[in-house]
Amino acid sequence: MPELPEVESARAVIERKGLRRRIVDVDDSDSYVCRPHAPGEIRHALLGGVLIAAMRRGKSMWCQTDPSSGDITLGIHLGMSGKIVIADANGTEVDGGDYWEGRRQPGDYRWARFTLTFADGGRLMLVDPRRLGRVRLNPPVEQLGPDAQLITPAQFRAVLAAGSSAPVKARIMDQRRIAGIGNLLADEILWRARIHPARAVSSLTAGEQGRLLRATRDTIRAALRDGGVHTLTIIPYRRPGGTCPRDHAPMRTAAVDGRTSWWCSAEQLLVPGAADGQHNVK
DNA sequence: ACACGTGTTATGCG
DNA sequence: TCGCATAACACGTG
Repeated sequence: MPELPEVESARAVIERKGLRRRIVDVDDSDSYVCRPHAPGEIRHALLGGVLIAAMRRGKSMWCQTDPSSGDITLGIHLGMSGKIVIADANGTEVDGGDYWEGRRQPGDYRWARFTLTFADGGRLMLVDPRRLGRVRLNPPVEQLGPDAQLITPAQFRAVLAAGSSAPVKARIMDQRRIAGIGNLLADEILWRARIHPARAVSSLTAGEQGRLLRATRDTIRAALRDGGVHTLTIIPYRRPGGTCPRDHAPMRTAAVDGRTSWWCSAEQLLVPGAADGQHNVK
């Protein structure tokens, strides 16, 4: 489910199948997903218009509308379980992106929380069982940090600016500082960089910072190429009894930044040089 | 039955 | 005001 690679896939769905089509109906009646708008507000803003571009920064997407709609953007966030789906007039699912999504079958729209209907009867839907996704007008995307896929070395150094005792995992998941990294990407990035998730940002050496940037880039590139975060190397080993696919040491787990975290007990040490045995065995 | 969770945000504290 | 930790949000899944 959605981290940067999945959101990019969803953005591409909109770009392929959702642009330049006249919007003749809008279902924005789910007031939780469409908060803080009142039901009908988004509908009123979009009715009769068309989407002309689909943009993304981190895990946030937004669509530009034609100028006659008044420079409005339609923001979509997938939350924990959201997915963008395009159906044709018959209800057949035409495009839902190319990443793994669990058991939901194409054509199952039971959890459609927001729908645009186009003039030809086709539909663009946000399908989201848990309803933690969001749809809103003019989202404040400028509050996000640079996109994790495009971040420059100088920008990445700023993300790791000294003087913080925060865990490095919390820092790279802070969307205001760098946008797009979620729990699974973070675990894979830190595993590739051989850095313990709870290490304080201020304790990282220059060498570790360099490894972190490289791992961030390599991880995101691989996930985009291979079909989402579920294709990452360590995913099958994030389980009780899992062993590190590099050195076969036991994988360790604990909550870091309030999120379930997994790391290699031999290569990712909290205290340099010390064995990890006393820490965080769940 | 009940705990868990791949995301965000309000709230409280120093 | 800032950084950080925690709970809450909604609901399907194991």
